[in-house]
Amino acid sequence: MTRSASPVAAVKTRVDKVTRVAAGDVALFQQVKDHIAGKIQDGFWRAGERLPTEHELVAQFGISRMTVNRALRELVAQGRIVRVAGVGSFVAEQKPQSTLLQIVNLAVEIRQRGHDYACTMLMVERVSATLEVAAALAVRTGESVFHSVCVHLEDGLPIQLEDRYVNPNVVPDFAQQDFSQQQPSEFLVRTVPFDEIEHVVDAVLPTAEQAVRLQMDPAEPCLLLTRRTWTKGVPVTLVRCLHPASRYRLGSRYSASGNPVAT
Amino acid sequence: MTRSASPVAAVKTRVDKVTRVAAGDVALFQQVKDHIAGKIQDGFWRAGERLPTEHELVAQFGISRMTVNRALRELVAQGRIVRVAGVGSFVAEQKPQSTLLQIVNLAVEIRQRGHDYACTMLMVERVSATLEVAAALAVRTGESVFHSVCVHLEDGLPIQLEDRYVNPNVVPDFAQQDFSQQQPSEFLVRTVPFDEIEHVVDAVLPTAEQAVRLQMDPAEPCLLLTRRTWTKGVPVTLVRCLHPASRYRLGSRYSASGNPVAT
DNA sequence: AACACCTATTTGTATAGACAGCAAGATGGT
DNA sequence: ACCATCTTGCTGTCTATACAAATAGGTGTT
Repeated sequence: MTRSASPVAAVKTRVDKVTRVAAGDVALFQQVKDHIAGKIQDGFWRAGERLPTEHELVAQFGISRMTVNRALRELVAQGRIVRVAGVGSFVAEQKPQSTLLQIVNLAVEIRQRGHDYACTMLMVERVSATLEVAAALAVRTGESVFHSVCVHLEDGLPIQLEDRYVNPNVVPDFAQQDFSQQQPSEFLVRTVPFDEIEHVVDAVLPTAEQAVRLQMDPAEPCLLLTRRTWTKGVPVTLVRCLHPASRYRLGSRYSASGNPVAT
Repeated sequence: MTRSASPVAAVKTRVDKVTRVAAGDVALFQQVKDHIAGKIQDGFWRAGERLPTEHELVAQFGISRMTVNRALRELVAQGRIVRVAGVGSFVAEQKPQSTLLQIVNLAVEIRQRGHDYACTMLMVERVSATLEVAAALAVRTGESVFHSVCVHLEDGLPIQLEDRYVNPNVVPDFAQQDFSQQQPSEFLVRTVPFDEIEHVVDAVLPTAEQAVRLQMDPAEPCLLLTRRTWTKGVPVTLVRCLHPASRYRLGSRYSASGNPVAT
């Protein structure tokens, strides 16, 4: 919660017509959007929590209801809030799960298939950042960062080797978590919801060590999914997910007349 | 152009208030959206072509400008039209490139990198559909379908082996095209713009034949991107794109506060 | 011919007011 | 207790109107 001033400071003269006084010349509805999105991103309003009603926002900002309505409607379109007629507006559960992959939460996906899910943590440690990691997390080379490795299993068979680096400046208590109850990714999404995400998909052969950990033939190819996330422009985490291709594939489906469709 | 009746038939009583007469109880702005999106999808309005102005739509449908404006604004958000203040509204160039991959057009991507692009057609033929192809294209097994194979080269080096099947019921003149001027995917996007797309990404090892055509080490893994597209629910094409992993990777970037960002 | 100015058209934003529809709680009768 | 009904609060949609800003084309002056 850095800036908390009203998004619509000195925006109207309120006597002689409307004459929006340049506030950097950003549209009113956009200012309202930014204000609300900011408070959600800050954690000022948590997932599921109730937002002010349109009427309250109208009173608070001194603008018309249609303008507030448009701001809220576009936040719905972005998936950041949920509205229920006759009830109110609420912060959406964290779901900016990337546009591409509706995965992110392996556990849920596997259980939806009716299979058994388990996760084995192999290590949680602090290491000094290599050049590559430092670049990805925007820290100095050699600075200490968190590093975790775990294996995700579907019906006892490994389907993902997760190798993760976390920016300690953003998530200082990463290592103190109890990862027997909650996976690293779940913890991170809950703690620092990201607002930007990047995926890169590669095909690779596993190293001997990786093949052992994934209980797979080292000659068999793997999908390597590298993901980076940011919150407010600051890198949060760099994670490399290695999947045996015979046990996993990525998919996405898109329909122009609406929203992405689950497959 | 099947249905062409006004989307707002008998929608107002126009004397006693507004009282929208149930038109299946679909919101007015939604009916306008559907109407316009339908004409674009039909090909009634082509890419780049100019749409009626808000004023004309207001007159045509007998509804208020704000309602028309909302419909058009949401079509912009969906990427189906482009609007320029002071000029007009235009059908967007085909770009529903999937939510995931902003690729689809390899040629453009390669040239943007400042590299040389080329495409070698290896075959265009009619074959009888195997079980898998028939299922994907929703035709009977054994029915004749189009099949094309080509290699895409970046600076002379193969980076994609494209193996494509096309539904002849949707694109009967596929084989008559001059693919020296225009790639199959370009032709298809121009001819039958799809409204639904599915991607599946796999990691595989190439067959000996594929390795030869891609001029690569057969022990090196490949990304296999399988894409299916539909128009109005009818399958258009099934295409398998095989990429040497050392020369190609998939990427996507997403920002919550706006639109997907090119990388 | 070059330039500055004006004007039409078109989109973008904002407002006030209205009504419908939904949901939940309060009220009242049996 | 139980049920139906009324009331209230909230979101969803639509309208009529207004002004701003961008653009393209025309006009007139130099």
